[in-house]
Amino acid sequence: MLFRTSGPKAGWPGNRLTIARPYCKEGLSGKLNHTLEKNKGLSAKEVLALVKRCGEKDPEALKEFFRLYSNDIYNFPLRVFHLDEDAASDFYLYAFERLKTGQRFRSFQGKSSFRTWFYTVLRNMLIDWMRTVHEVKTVEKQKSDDESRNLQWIETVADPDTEKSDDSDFMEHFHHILDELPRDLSIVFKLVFIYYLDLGLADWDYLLENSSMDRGEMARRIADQKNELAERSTGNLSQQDKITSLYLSVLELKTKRSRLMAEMETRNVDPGEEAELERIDHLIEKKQNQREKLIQKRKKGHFVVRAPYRFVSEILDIPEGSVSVMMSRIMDAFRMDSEIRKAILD
DNA sequence: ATCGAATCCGCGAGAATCCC
DNA sequence: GGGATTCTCGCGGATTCGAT
Repeated sequence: MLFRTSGPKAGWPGNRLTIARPYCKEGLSGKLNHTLEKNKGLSAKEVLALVKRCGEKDPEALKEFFRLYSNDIYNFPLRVFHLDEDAASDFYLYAFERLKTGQRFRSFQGKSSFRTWFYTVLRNMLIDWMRTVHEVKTVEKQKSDDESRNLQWIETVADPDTEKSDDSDFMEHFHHILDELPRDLSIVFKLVFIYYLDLGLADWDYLLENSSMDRGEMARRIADQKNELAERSTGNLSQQDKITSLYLSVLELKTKRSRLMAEMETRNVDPGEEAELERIDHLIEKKQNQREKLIQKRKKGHFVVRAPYRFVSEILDIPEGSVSVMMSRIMDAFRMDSEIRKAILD
């Protein structure tokens, strides 16, 4: 333990954090949702303004931020990764030190919901913290042993896709390509990825002109679809949690293993200890395999939520096969673009 | 509780066919 | 001839069930 404090005490805000996401029933990863309460009385704009001021290191804003969210920071490792209260206290102080510099806040642009962003920041900070703690305890020793390659591997792929650096240039280029496509193709693409992309006024005009649905029915269908996709996205986030959680378990097991090895070096080996070592190795392998499977799934894009072609075909009154063909034409158009191709290959 | 095998079913890709 | 539509097939997710 790095520090000793004793959990969220009286005087800490009892409020829980939930920033409203219009069509998110369960909230982030379910588990987190239970700890979070709607908006804490702030609108999305007010949250954005507060975060912006925190990014400028405004002491009053930082004070207000911690007044609102310190309980959530403390609860995060408890509820999401089932760590104990000591760990939660240590993590809280670690997170506090890092957040108060204001730098982290600058990555929030208000494009995603605050919850999504905050959750990602907390998760990555938790990983950083775990690494720091574990490195101090064990890694130096472990890096010199036979398994160092394995450990380095798992460290480098902890969470490669989260909290990406600024990709706004790429997104701008991507939207440019999308806008240059014929309207029917760009609409199909936007409908398939309706969870991530917004329909513009011109898109709505096109849809209403080309569909037998009236505005109300279409809006309802799209909202329903978004609801469904939001649920899927929530499921994906818990898969994402699982990747992190498995990573943390492996670190924990490696710590345990090296401690046991060190003990065994100092005295006669108990046969029970040999068996324990074997059990730990087996667990580590199992968890790494599980994690690798999930990472492969993520790489294949299974964590991206797409609307089924049936939805698009119903909206546009065209056969599903046509949606499929149009999507492949769109993908070809994207593949033809050197900048996008480069991003895909990276 | 966890895992793996078997089965079912929905979905999308792409080939085949149709239509303008 | 080229785009639209239909059809088929394979993949992968979901579910069930038995073994451990």
